[in-house]
Amino acid sequence: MILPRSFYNRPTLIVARELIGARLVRISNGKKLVGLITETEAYISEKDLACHCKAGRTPRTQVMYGEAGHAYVYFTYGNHWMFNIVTERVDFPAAVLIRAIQPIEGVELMSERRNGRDTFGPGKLTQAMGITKSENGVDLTEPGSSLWIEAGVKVQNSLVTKGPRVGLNKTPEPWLSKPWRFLVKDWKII
DNA sequence: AGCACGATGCTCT
DNA sequence: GAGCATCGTGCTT
Repeated sequence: MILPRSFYNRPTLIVARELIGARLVRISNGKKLVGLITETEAYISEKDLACHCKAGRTPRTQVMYGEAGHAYVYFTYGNHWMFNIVTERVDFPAAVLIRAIQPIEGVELMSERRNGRDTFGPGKLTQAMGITKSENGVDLTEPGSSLWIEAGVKVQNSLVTKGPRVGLNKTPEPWLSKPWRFLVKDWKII
């Protein structure tokens, strides 16, 4: 089942938690690539100084102000594409960053794209799945597209770790320490 | 197995 | 012009 817009149009922390174990599906070069989501982070509103939307509406952040269930893809560090999913109502900017997947289908192609290296990392999974700027803004709830998310494995709370978000460096408190990162303790279990 | 750093280019001030 | 929601390499322990 493709996750409907109503799934994403909810509080971002709920969405980030419930995306753990969901199936990220990508059609790339005519092949189907599937990975179970094992790590996410929530970025919530202009008040969150770790969120890009702290700068308000800009050409880059505009997608986050739009309808839930669309992709927010951006480029960073000169090398890497980051894949996020817009959450909450229109005009409330927020998104969930997908930080890691466990490949379960199309493993060979993903491994080849990664030169045999792993897919645990936000820049790594986009490279493995061929997600770039052209996916920015696409509707992930639209049937027949090349990128969507399906209901997957239910992961119980005891297997999910919460902690501070990664790589924020100079972000001031309290945002630096907000436990808005979710990850599976041992992905081999799912 | 852990830390330090350079690569690399887009976004916003 | 500075900073950046990272990654891989190469060096140290």
